[in-house]
Amino acid sequence: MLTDEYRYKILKILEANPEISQRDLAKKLNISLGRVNFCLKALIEKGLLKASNFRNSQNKLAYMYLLTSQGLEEKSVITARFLKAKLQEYAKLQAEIEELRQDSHQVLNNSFHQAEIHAL
Amino acid sequence: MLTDEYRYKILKILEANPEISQRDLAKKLNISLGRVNFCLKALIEKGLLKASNFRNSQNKLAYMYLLTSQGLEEKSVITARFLKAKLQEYAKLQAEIEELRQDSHQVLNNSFHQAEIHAL
DNA sequence: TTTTCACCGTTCAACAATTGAACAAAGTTT
DNA sequence: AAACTTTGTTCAATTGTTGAACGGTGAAAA
Repeated sequence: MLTDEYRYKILKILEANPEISQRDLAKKLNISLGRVNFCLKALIEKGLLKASNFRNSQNKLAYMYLLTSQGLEEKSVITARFLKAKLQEYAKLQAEIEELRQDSHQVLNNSFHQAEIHAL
Repeated sequence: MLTDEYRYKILKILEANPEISQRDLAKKLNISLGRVNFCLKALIEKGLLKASNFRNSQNKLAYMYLLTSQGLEEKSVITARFLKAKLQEYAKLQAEIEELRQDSHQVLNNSFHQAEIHAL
């Protein structure tokens, strides 16, 4: 599955470092090689990336994943959309944490209550 | 899979409302019936919950999922652990959002830059 | 009484997502 | 020439999840 999270992360990494291998990309993203391969193909398919050959420092043939102009445009759209989602997540998390805080206080109060009862 | 998230949520809901059905619990948690069933069995297996029969308002036989004393103890442990994880998530999200903000600014700067070039 | 209906927990075949070992290709090293 | 390294690709296997279907049980309707 190719989510905005990986669209964003992959385009960002490749923009800064187009000659990264799929294996290193997988490590950086903490996902499997197979999934990286799937995501890259999808991004190429959609015209956001282009794979081209180049000679690396050891004069070895390797791929280079370059953002197309459409890729650059889309990256900003995806980034904005992803940021919006993250902000919503953030607000939700704030509420959840507040709720959890109240729950753990309640637990403490319960313990206290039981201690009181126990003391009778 | 039974994660802390669902351990916490299920124990919390059942403590307040032990006579809820697995279907309603599934709706409340936005997960499937099968998964709820799996989670409940796991919690019962671990001794945190106990299923007992009771007669509901329509005098119909139904289950009641009660927290055992071990379940009450564990709930506070799980809540604390889950809260801690949420706080970490929160901090990470803050950093991510900051990074995203910078990225989208960079994009704006790039657009501006290109606009400048275009104007030449 | 018998039938129908509604709701319960349980099961499990089917689906979806992900993994990573295995492979072929290409260049380098021994 | 053979062995080794690093690349992208493939796909069988694993994992996680779903929800339709089933049998059980009591209430309501026929």
